[in-house]
Amino acid sequence: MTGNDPVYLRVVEELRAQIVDGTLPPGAPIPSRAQLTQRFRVGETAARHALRVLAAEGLIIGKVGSGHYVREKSVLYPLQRCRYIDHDAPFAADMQAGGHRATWDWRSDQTKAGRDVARRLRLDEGDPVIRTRYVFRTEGRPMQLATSYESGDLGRAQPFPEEGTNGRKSLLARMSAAGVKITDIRESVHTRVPQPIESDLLDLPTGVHVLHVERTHWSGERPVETSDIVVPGDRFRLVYSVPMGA
Amino acid sequence: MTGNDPVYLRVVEELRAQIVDGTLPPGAPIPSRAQLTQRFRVGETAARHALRVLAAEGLIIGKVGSGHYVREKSVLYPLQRCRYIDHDAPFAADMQAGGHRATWDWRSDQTKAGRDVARRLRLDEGDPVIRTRYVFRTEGRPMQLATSYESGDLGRAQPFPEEGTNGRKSLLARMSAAGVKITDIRESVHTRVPQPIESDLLDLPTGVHVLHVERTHWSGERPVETSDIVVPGDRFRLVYSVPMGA
DNA sequence: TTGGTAAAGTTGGGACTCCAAGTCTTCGTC
DNA sequence: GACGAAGACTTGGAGTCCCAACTTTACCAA
Repeated sequence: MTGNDPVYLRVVEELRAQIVDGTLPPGAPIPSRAQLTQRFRVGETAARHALRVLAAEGLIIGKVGSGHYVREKSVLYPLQRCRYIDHDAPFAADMQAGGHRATWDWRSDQTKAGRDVARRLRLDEGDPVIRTRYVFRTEGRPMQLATSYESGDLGRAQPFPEEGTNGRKSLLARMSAAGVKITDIRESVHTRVPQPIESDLLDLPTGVHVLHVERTHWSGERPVETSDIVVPGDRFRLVYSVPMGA
Repeated sequence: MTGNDPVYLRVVEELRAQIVDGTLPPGAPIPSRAQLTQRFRVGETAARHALRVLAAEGLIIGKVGSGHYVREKSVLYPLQRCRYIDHDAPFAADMQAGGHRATWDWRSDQTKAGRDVARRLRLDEGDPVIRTRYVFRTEGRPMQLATSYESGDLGRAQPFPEEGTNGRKSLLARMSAAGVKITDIRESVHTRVPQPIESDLLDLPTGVHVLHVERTHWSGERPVETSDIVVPGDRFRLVYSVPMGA
């Protein structure tokens, strides 16, 4: 059982163990391809494959011309760099960067609802919707992509107004101005491989997945806005906090 | 810019486009290595690498001896196969499989709090905690791993009792029996590469990440239970739904 | 028609090799 | 001492071959 599994796994497992237990601390150089072939008595293919697997796992990072290095912990787990929820007002605050400079960019346009958006907003395919695409940056680095859809009949024409830095507050303001009261927010979270555009915009290294949040604001039985929020899976934690009201 | 990027990317991009636009529908066979080398005039390495990338992205699946096939949509997005939250009682119900047979297995023991658990339960490292490890299965397939920690001083000795199939209900029962009222639940969600044990227990194909949920039950200002919940990232959606109480 | 076998095709692991582009270090020159 | 070029080393892309294990298909015999 242990004797006949692939040889590259032996290399992966030994290196991984050393990284996890701290023998190889963050920043430490990993033996090069040439060194691995000697040390483990394997071919270059196996050594190379082992390094690729560890890189895909996010444990090491390869610098061409220099070598592979153990990834810094801070990159792996920058805990709560961005809180998703505010304790006092659950689900009320949008993403806020924890103490870092943050900027939003967005662009609104009108388009037709696709199948997915139509389902989520209870519209028919092809109905007009207002689409707003956001890019959220902290320290200049893109950190979050969001695309928001509102059904086109909700009486709102002006481009994004007041409260420029907070998409949600301005949404709530517009909604209440239109007489719509948000009663309920539903989110669905899953993880997947980034699409090429996303890994481009978010500047993702290979092997990093994204968290995809589908958030829908409801007014009674009617969905009024839905958005797709995409963040790098290794740099973010979504934090939910909900009081258990009796 | 487009002329000198890796040739394997050409293969990846063409196949990915055909999969996304439906030219290659779910279940359709992907050209084999040999065919790809001919069609794209590339070496075996490039063809093989392209297939590996697409497999890692979850778009295709390789069957040894047979070929690569476009993955079924249902496998990619089995939407709400498992709801995480019940609409009537937000954060009250634990995972419920949507109409599928589901079983829990668990084992409790007493251990010492590690650094992470100590921080989350506001204990000191080394303090006694009760650890319960769960494996959740639907249709026989393991679908969720959970490890729950309660501080050891919460007056509970008997092995798991009543309400066997629902870890959370039994927790609440025990808690209320001990006079502890849960006021608040906080969760933190991120995604990462599965640890070897996890990919083993959850039977994960390579390239699939996991969603890691850290859930803590609070009683006022005091955390009383914390758990790590690990689910396959490609088969699950966590669904949160919270009414916006005035 | 059915059963079984053989051949052809496919994946996944592995070994070598070559090369371009980048980094690091060393050493000699100014 | 400062500077710069050369050489050694490293990664990542790419090609070729080989092999074991497995699936699919085709064909032949009962």
